[in-house]
Amino acid sequence: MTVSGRRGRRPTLEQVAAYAGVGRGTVSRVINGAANVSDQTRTAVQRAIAELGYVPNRAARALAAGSTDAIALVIPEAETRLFAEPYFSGIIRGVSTELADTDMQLLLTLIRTPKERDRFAQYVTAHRVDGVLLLSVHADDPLPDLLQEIEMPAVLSGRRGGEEPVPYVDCDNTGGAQAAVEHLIGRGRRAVATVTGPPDMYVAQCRLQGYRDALRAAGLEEDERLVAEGDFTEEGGRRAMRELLSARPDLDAVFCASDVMAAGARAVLREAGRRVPDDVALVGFDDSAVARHMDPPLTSVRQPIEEMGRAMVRVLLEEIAGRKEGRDGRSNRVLPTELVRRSSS
Amino acid sequence: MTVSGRRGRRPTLEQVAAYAGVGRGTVSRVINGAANVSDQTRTAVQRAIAELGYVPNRAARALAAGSTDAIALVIPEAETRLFAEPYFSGIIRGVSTELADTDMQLLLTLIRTPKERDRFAQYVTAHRVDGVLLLSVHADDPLPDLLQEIEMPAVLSGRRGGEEPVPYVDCDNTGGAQAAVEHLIGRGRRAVATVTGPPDMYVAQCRLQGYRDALRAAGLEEDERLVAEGDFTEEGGRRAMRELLSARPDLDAVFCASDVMAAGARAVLREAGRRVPDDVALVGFDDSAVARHMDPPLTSVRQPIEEMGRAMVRVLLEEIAGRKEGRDGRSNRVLPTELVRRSSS
DNA sequence: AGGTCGGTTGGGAGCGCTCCCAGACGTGAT
DNA sequence: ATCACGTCTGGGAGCGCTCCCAACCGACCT
Repeated sequence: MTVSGRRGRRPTLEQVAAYAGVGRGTVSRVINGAANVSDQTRTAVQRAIAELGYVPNRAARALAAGSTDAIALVIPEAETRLFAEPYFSGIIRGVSTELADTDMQLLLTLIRTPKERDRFAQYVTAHRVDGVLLLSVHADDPLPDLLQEIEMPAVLSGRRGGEEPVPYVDCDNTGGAQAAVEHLIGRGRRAVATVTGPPDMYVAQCRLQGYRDALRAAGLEEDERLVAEGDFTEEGGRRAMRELLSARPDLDAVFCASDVMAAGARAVLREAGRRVPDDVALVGFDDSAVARHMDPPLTSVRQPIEEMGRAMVRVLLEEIAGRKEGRDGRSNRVLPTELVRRSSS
Repeated sequence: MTVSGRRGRRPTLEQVAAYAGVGRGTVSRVINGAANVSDQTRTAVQRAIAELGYVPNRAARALAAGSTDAIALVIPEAETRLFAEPYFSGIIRGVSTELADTDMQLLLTLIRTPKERDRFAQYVTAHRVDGVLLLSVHADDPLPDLLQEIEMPAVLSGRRGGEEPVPYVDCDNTGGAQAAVEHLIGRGRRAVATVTGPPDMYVAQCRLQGYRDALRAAGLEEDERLVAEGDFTEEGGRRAMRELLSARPDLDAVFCASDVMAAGARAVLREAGRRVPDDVALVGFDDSAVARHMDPPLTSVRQPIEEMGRAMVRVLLEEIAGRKEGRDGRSNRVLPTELVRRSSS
């Protein structure tokens, strides 16, 4: 911090080399931690770097080395509203944390129009980043395949289906849902309903599966009238709840595949004069702010979101390193969820 | 397919030039929209670019031109929780929108430790970005001054005080608070209390000022027992509300300087057996998801967050362009707020 | 003594682009 | 026909770095 930010140019590798009385190559070696440098030389160079306040020029490095030291975090616009909290910021926090030790940069890209998608496609095609983190892809998203095709390292959050050609990091949606429903059953509920997500989303399928698994394991009835389709919106939750109430007025618990839908369901329950949790126990999924602020506070399944962000980075970096070495280590990661009990159940 | 880190066969400027039968300089001129190029040549070059699918290499351009075509969005860690929603994502959305037309990149930087701050300081000192967007700076944050010193274009969201040497974009906190309180008074409330933010934050001062302005304008009493200090957390809101209730049990309305604090206050009111809005009307600030999901839904002051993000980018780009031309246009922007009426008041 | 070998080191050759200058080519005036 | 002047254009000279190869050096053999 001693070197003041004078307008004069920042010191270059060359100047560091001259100052330390060595050649350019040697300084480069020290900076990049190459092995064959004598301790003496290394020390001298490090001192020169410190004294000159040298910071490598990223552009030059990228140009010469052909790598960018940057990864892109891509977020489809639709999601920024839906997942606003805590998903969005949680992932970013995790990613950023994991990246802090690296000297990689995080490039944020929101994609909301086909035009923007094209621009991004062009961008990655031109290899302007070393890797891509793709948030909540939809089943019909062409981006993963494009990335695959141009051999750009990428990691998805969640997956589009059971099989996924691109590495992904996901949480245990099935297990989380199952735990939630088991919890409900454990509290003595017998007519447990569920509000699902859109059936074409894999995550919704998993959560529904978890619901079914729990019922089956407990030997409880599985009635299709206890299953209503939502769409991860509050209004969808409201609609589904009305449906359930009229099909099975005797239900005594509802597992909603998202907190936001639970909020909608809760409103309908109130209108119908059902008390929560006395008459109907309610459980959500996501453990969002909405859950904490509902009345009564909502029991919900927490995803380790920040940890997922970190895992995504780790997998991506492995992937990048692996490709460079010709390896091909496709490693996915599925993280456990956790039931957060509050007074709604 | 071989060593993937190596250059794929992306076309270069040189190849475009050869293909179009012109010189490198000419292609460069076309790409950068320089004036002196004949229409015929320009067309030929553009065709070559399209046919070859040429995309300029950013690193090379940055190296040669000395500019990076990237700006950094800096977020102090503490804020990512507090402002999680909708502030955080709203700003990002606005910034991203405004940047979409440019070919600037958005670099996201979370700063949570002194070490990370230093790293970032070093980073900007080395001029690795063209400009910086700084979110919710605290009064004692050294970053703005550092940026000022190294002459790095920067824009703050909000300000640290009335006077601010660095350009900023803010919303009309005073006016918003005033409108909220006027609304309360308009509904016939006479003992209007307020829960403030931390007094060392300018934004908290402004909102308190707005509260006072409204009271004064209406000729209502200003009782210090009607003012309780919060800290923008839910627990703080709870504490402040208890304080208020014991000091002035007759209060019939509360203006909270944030939705989260309003949520805390609401819980205390419920415990105390006060109905909202019948006994006590409640208004918050931020119009966050919390407000929409409270029971009853919370009247709140909406900030044009997305618009603020866009404004920040506009100001920053102006600043960058201005510096390049030697101009020095310090232009701030204060955007209006809007009261969103719901059933809590 | 000459030869070999592994560990170091210096520096040339680019990476793909922008900047800038000199040259080519009109045009109108002399 | 010559000259001056503008408009376009080509391409050399870097930007700061990594890669790589040749050169060097002492140590250890033969």
